[in-house]
Amino acid sequence: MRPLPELAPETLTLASVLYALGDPLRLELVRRVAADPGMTCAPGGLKVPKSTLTNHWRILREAGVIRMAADGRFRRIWLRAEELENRFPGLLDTVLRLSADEPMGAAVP
Amino acid sequence: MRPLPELAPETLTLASVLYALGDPLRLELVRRVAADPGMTCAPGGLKVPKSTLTNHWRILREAGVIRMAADGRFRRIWLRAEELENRFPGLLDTVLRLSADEPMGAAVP
DNA sequence: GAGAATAGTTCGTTAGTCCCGGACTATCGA
DNA sequence: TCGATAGTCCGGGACTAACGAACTATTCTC
Repeated sequence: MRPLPELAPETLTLASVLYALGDPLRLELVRRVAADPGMTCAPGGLKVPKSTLTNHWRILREAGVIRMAADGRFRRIWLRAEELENRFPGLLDTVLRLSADEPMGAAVP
Repeated sequence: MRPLPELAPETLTLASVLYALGDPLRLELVRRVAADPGMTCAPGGLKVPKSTLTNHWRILREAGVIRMAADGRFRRIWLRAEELENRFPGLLDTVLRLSADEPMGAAVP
């Protein structure tokens, strides 16, 4: 399971993390990976083209929100929860808590 | 001082608020209006064209982050702190707290 | 092993968005 | 009334996002 390159926590900026989280689909992806660490790229029930998903995962990765590792044919995905907590204490928890009862979160097709 | 139209709190979405906050300049504007409620549109020390500022304030307004009111030649601006706190408890506080010690925040030209 | 199937990426096109200069509107002061 | 000031509107050029099609890499089946 070879890890893919990622940003050092010091280089993350608050604005880029907020930007990455500021999209309904990406918020849903983050919610899912929080609930299912190690999930693969293709979430069930989302009617979104693969190439679009790749792009959204890339934005989350480049903002430092998630980590990916190649595992055979798959990419496994995790939140970088600890590093985010160290760099931006309370942010991820707050967003996950709030997105949990966002009606839109579940309504993403 | 005639208030300008704004969104009802119920219609705000977490993603659009995060998106509005997910830009270094807008984050700086939010920081400033938090420190100086009732400020006008043109902040000192920012070398940004007026039309660009108008656009960023509009995005913050349409996301429900700020309120504007016409006051003669000026627009006065406030955070919608209470409404945001009711709708998204803890979010604004967390972002303001984190942006306070973001090196980038102060470095916006 | 050959060949099909699967997970994901890359590329190119199209559509939409952002930035910013310049023109415009509204208000205030002289 | 005239000029100055605060902010908005508009249009074009640069940039970005979405998505289908082609591609790569790995696994499964025979």
